[in-house]
Amino acid sequence: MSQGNSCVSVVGQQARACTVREALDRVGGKWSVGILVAASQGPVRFTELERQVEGISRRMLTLTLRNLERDGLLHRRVYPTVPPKVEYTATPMALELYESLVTLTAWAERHRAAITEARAAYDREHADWTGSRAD
Amino acid sequence: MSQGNSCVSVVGQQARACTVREALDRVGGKWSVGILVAASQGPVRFTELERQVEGISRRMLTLTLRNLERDGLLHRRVYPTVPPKVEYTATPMALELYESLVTLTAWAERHRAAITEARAAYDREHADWTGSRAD
DNA sequence: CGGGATCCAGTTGGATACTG
DNA sequence: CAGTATCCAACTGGATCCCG
Repeated sequence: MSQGNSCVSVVGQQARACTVREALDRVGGKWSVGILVAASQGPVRFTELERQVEGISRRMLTLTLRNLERDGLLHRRVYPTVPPKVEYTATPMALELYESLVTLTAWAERHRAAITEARAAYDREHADWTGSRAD
Repeated sequence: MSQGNSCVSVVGQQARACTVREALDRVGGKWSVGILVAASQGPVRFTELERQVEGISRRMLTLTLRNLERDGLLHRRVYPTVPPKVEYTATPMALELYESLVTLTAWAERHRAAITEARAAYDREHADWTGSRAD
């Protein structure tokens, strides 16, 4: 969510990293993907999102929605009824982004086990024994 | 960097979002990608990283390295010399991840202009005029 | 119903000093 | 050289109240 991207004045290989960050800064947020996924299925209302994206607070939902809207990933449609009705829809650009994420999803699935094991191994090794052996 | 991933007990479409998050949680950090990119070129030392990943602090470099190592994305090799020498190398899994990120990079490049414009438009519209027109 | 405003706790992350 | 430890500022995010 932080927009302070210092991709300027970066040279060489790190320039690649910056471009990646541009994308990550938009979906890196804890809730962005969840919202995007929900909105990709079709227009979705505020309260629906609140239910579908489990664990999100009202505040974060609003904030994330605003950011996604600002970046042109969501379109917000307000029906001037009472009580009010607001629908969020994923833009074509967002759908493309979603498609791009499947590669990442595939990677995560492919290596899920390996990562879990790597962590276990690391934690085993670095078990932080302050007691180094009491004879 | 936060490991508190609540991918459990989530149903339906949101399960997809969770898998994506698994991947994002590993590269979502502000510095992960920068380090990964640098390490993908071959073994790289601590101080080299500190220079190549511009703007990173010593603390964050250490922390991010530890996380990447723990997830099995980096291999850490220590040479018992004096002064000490430590080399970080991207694992095959990390290289695959890097490959997966190019899709995202492509997306970012493709829509960079559109996003910038979307933001400008949004900011223009929500310029927070408390003064609604003084005719 | 769909949010905005506010308050506050927890976390992130930079700067710096110290160590083997 | 390659970290670790500490302090502190900024940001994140939940809870709550209010409003159209």
